[in-house]
Amino acid sequence: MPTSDQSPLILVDGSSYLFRAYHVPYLQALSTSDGQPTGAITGVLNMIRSLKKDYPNGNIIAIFDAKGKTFRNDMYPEYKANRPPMPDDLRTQIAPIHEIITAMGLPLLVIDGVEADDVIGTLSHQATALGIETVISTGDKDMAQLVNPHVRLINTMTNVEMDEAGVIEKFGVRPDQIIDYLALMGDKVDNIPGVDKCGPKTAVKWLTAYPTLKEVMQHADEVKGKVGENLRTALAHLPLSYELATIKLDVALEQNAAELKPSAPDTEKLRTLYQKYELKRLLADLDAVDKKPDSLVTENNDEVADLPAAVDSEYGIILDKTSFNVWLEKLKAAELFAFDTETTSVDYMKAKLVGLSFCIEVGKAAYVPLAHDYIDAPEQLELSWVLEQLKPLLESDTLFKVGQNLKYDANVLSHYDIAMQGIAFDTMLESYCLNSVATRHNMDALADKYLGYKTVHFEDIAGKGAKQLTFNQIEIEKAGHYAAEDADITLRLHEAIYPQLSKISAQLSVFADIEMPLLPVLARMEQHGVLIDCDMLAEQSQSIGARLAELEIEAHNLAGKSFNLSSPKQLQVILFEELKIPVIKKTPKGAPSTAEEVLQELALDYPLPKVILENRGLSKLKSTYTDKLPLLVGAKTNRVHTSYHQAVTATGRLSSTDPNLQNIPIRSEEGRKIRLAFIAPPEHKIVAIDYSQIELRIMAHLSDDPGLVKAFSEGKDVHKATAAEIFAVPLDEVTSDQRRSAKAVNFGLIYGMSAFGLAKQLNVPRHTAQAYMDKYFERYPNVSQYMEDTRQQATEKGYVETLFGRRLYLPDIKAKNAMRKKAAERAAINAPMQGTAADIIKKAMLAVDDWIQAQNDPRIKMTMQVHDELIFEIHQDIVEATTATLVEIMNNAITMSVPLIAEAGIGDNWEQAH
DNA sequence: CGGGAGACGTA
DNA sequence: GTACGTCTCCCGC
Repeated sequence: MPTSDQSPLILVDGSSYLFRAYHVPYLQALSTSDGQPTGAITGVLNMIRSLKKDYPNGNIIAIFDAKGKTFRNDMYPEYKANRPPMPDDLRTQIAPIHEIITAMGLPLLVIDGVEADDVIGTLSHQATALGIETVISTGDKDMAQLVNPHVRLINTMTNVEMDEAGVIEKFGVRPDQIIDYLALMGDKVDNIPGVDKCGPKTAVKWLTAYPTLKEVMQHADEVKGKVGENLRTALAHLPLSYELATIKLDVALEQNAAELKPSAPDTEKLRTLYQKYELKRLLADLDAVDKKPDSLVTENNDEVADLPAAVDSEYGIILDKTSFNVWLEKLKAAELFAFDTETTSVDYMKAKLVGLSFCIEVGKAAYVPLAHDYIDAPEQLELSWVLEQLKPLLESDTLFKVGQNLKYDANVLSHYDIAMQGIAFDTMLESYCLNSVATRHNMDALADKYLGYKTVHFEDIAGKGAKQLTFNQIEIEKAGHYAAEDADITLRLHEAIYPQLSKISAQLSVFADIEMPLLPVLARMEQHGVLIDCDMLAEQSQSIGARLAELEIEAHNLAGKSFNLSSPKQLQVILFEELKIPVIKKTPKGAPSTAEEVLQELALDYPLPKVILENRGLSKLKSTYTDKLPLLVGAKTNRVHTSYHQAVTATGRLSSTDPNLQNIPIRSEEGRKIRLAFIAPPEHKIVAIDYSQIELRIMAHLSDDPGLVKAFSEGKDVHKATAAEIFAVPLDEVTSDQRRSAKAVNFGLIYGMSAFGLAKQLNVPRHTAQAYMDKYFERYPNVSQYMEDTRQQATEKGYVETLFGRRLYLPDIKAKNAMRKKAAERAAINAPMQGTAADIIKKAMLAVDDWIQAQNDPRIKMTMQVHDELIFEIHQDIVEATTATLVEIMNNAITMSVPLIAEAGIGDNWEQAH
C-alpha cells in the first residue's frame, strides 16, 4: 500500500485485458439473448470491479489502444505486421466497454498514434514525478520496464503483484534492463527482430555480464558460438529493436496524472447499459448500492444469512452465518475433527487463505469459502469474522485436530494470528511412520493406497502448467467438493492408518513421541527463517562470474572451437571424439562419462578437463547459491524460509527445499565462503553444534563391539584407532595416509560397501582393499556379526529397524536382479545407522525446543538442522552460557553404550561458527 | 512446458 | 558403496 496520503493512481491496461478476456473459454461463451457477445465486456468490467474493491481509494483510469497505425509503424513498417486483424466478435465489444466505463465516471483515454502502453508509461512517469504511487493493472510483461519504487504491476487476472524485486525474480534482470532484455530477444508476435536463438536465458546471461544492451553490443566480438555470430549479425538492427520495445514516457496529454479524476457515475445510463448487455452481476451491484448506500456491497449481511446454504447430500458449502454457526457448535462438541486449509500458494510464506474445510464424521464434510474472487463468485462469509469464530477452537490444546501435512496449515494460519494447538494426528506422518517407502505420502497417493479411492486431483480442477489457476479462481461448487473431500478423506485415512500404526508399539512411539511433537518445532524454525547477507552474495556472484568468463574462453581455446561448457553431451563429443581422449568410465546409460572423478584423472594428462572442473564447480556455486539464495529472501521478513520435509526420506532424515539449506557448500574453499553470508542479526551470534562421528558411535552401540566401544569411551580419535588396528602399528605411529585409509573404511562400512567400492575410493588394488576389510572385521568381530545379522533380518523380515523401532522396508531385498538386491543390502546396512542418527537429532531438537520454550526468551532461536548439526541464533550477552546448556541437552538426548558428543562453534556467521 | 539424464552440493 | 535437492541441457509433447 502506498505510504503517501494521496490516492494511488490505478492505470488499467484495457487493451491487454480485452484480448485476454476474449480468449478465456468460459467468457467466450457469454452473449446476450440476441447474440451479442459479451465475454470481453464482462472480463474487462470485472477487472475494474475487482480493482475498485482492492484499491478503494484508488484513482482508476482506463487506457485503450486507438484504431490505426502508431509511431512504431512509421519507425518500422513491419511492426505487428504478422498480427491477424481483430476478430469481429471482439471488435463489437469495444464500444460498449468504452461507453460503460465512461458512464461509471472513470477517465478513459484512447490516444491516436500511440499505444495504450505509451499512455500508461507517460502517466506513471508523471505520477512518480508528482509523488503519486502508481499501480499498473496489466497482463503484459513489457510493462515491467515501467516498474520503480513507486510504480508496481498487478495482473488482475492472476492476482500476481510485481514490484522491483518481483521483476528481478521473474525476469532475472532489473526493470531498467527490461528494454535491453526485450530488444535482445525480439518479439515474434509483434514482429520485432532480436538476436536469433537468443531467448530469456541468453539475454539474462549477457545482461548480467554487461549491464546494458549498448555494452553487450560493444562486447559482441567476445561472444563465442553460433549465438555470438547471430549477435554480430543483429548489431545493425538492435538499436531499432530497442526503440520499438521502449515505452514512451512523454506522450502529449490534455490532462496530466494529477488532473485526471473520476466524475460521478451516471447510474441511470449504467442501468440501461447493463440491462442492454444483460450484465446481471453488475446490475445487482447497482441495486445493492442503491438500497444500502453506506455499506460495502462485498460485505456479508443479514440478507445473505437468510438464504439457504447450497448443500449437497454429503458435502456442504457454507456461505451464511447460520449454517456456519451450526458447524461451529458441532466442531466444539467434537472430540476430533479433520481440518484443511485451501490457499493461493504451496509456499507457506506467500499463501493467502481462500477457504477452510472440516469433517467430524466420515462422509460428512463442509467447505467454508472465504476469498474466491473469480468473476461472478458468490458472496462469501467474511474471512476475519470466520477466523475470529474459529480461533479458540484451532488454538485449543484439548480439542484435537487431524490433518494432512498440518505443518503447512499451521504456518499459513500463523500469518492470521492463529497459533494452532491440539495438533494430534497428521495422516502424512502416520503413513510415513507405518512405512516410509510403500508410497509417497501426499493425500492422493494415501487415498489410493489405504482407501482404494481415487481423489479429485488439484490439477483436475485447476489445470496445470503456466495456466494453472490458484484456488481463489476456482468456482466454489468445484472447489467446495474438492476441499470437503480433502477433509473427509483425511479423517478416513486416519481411521485406516492409525489402528495399523498402533499395533506396533515402537512405530507408534516414533510417531507419537518423535514425529508429531517435532511438527510444531519445525514450523517454528521455518517461520523464523535464516538471515542472509545478500550484498555479500552479490559480490561473490560478481567475482565468480568474472572467473567463469575467463574459464570459458580458455576452454574454447583448448577445444579449438566454442561449445557449451555446461552440456555434458557437447563436452563428451569434444573430449572423446574430437580430442580422442580415452574413455575411462561410462554413465549408467552407456555414454562416456564426464563425471568429476573422470575429469580429475584426465586432468593429469590433459589441460581441458581441469578447466571444465573449475568451471563446473563455480557455475554450480553461482547458479545454486550466490545467485539463487537472495531471490528466496522473503519480502516481509527479509529472511530465507526453507521447508523441512518430514515424510520424504526412506531412513527418517529430514529433507529441506526452497532452498535446500542442508547442502550449503563447505568442502571447497571457494564454496565455503557462501557460509560467510549466513549471518546473525545485530547483537546476536550464530552457534553451530554438531554431533561428532554420530553414525560410527551408533555402529559401536548397535554392534556392541568391545574394541570400538572402548575406542569411543576413551575418547580416542576413532579413525586413528582403526588405522592402528588395521595396519597393526602403535597408535602414535599411525601415518596420515593410514588414517585416511582407515577413515575411508569406516565410512565405507556405514554405507554397506564392498571391497570393490573401497578399492575404487582409495585407488588401491581390490585385494588390498579386501585385506583392509578382513583385518577390520578381525579386530572388530562384533561389527562383522552385526552386519551379517542386519542382512539376515532384512532378508527374513523385509525390513530393518533403528534403535527406536523406526522401520525401513526393503522390497528389493528379494529382487531377482542381482544389482538391485545388492543395492537393497547396502541400504539395509546403512539405514539403521543413518536412521538412528536421524532419530537422535530429532529427539535432541525436541529437548532443545522444550528448553527454549521454557526460557520464553526471544534471544534464543533454533534456525536450522543439517542432519547431525543444529544451528542457532543467540544474543551475544547470553551466548556462552546458552551454548553450554544446549551442548549439554544434545549430549543427553539419549543414552548409549558410547558417549554422545556434541561440539559447538560460535561466530558472527555460519562459517565462523562451524 | 515437462521430465529424464547427468552433474554436483551436503551429511 | 548410503541418504537427499537443484541446476542445466535437451528431447519430445
